[in-house]
Amino acid sequence: MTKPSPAARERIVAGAADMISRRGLNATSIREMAKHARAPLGSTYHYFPEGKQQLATEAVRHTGEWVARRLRKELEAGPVAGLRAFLALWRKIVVDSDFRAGCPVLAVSIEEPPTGETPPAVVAAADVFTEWESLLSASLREHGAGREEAAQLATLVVAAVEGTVAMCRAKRSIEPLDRAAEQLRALILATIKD
Amino acid sequence: MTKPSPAARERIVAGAADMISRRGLNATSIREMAKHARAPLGSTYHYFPEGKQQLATEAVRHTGEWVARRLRKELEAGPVAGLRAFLALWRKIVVDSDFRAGCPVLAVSIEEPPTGETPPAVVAAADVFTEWESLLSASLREHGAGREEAAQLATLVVAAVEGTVAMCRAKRSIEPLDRAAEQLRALILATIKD
DNA sequence: CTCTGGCTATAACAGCCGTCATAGTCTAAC
DNA sequence: GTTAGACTATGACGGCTGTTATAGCCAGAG
Repeated sequence: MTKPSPAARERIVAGAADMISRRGLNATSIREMAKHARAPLGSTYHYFPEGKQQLATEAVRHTGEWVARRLRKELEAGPVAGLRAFLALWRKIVVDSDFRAGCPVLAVSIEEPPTGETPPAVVAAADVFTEWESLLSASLREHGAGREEAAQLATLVVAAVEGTVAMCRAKRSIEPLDRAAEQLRALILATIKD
Repeated sequence: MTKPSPAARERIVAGAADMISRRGLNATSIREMAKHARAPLGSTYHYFPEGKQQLATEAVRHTGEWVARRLRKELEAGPVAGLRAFLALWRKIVVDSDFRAGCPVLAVSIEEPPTGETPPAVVAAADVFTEWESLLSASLREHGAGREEAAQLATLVVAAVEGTVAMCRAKRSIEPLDRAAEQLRALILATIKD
């Protein structure tokens, strides 16, 4: 092996996730992803032989796991702390990028493929959403929420965050996220029983 | 004039909104929009001399007003009825398209332009979100909700719907929307005072 | 009838797209 | 010191992109 650089591969994935979160999947070219990661175009097809779809899939999973790790850790202190961390995480992304970046998982979800089948990247996006919901839902149940109640609330939290992030980008303001946050916090407090 | 067709222009706008809601803005070419509306490419630049940005802007506004009209009408029966109609509207779009269509306003919101300035289509998207929120918020206040409370809840509803629609598309399931709907309904009932 | 002007048809432009193929480089193991 | 194989460099392919220009049509106004 040339370099001990499995770092190159990961750099490409992380860069792809960032670019997709800003411009969407279809508007992000492989050439730009490569350049953004300071990797040659050839390397892209070396690491990801299945091309753009594979790269997108891995970018989605990369983001999904990164968020899930953070969420898992913060949820140890309870659902309210978990929610706060979840909100803070996205708030930072939106604000630090000057309202230019969002969630790559959402971006991939809303770009229909020409084909009739569900592309792997969209399947990965669905899995990521489900995992985030599961983490929140489990924590809510541990704190006294009913099964159905917990599932509904978890879905609402994920959906509301994804939605507000997009609204914040359109409005060039963090207000939507902060407003929804208030309601979500109150709702969780009213749902858990301790 | 050749035809008494001011219909052509509107057909292009409506078609553009539909295509953008499925594939995103950047992945939808002007040629495809024209073909989808059975209009010649030349007509596109005749009706929309400022090109793709103008077409996207009008598509966003078209969708925004269409939804706002429906919302305004149903809100006459109160916030709960308004919410139900809002949810039903998006539910129909998602289900009827077999999870392939979503919201063009969201799609436009999350595709950053290369330039430093906010493109007109994104500004239009922000305005649309604000209008939907205003309608909901006003109705909530008419039914006893406080100013801040109403604004927060209105933002949460819009964000949650936009988010769930995307989640439904990724998962190829209507469940996320229906789950969030339950929570939103309960939340509104608990907030209004009559 | 002529003529005007909204609309269409067609072609061209420069440039980027995803993908592939090839030849080359350079390190680590033998 | 040789060799294998992971990585890079380069260039090409057909096709699609947004946009513009130009010439043509064809209904209604005068």
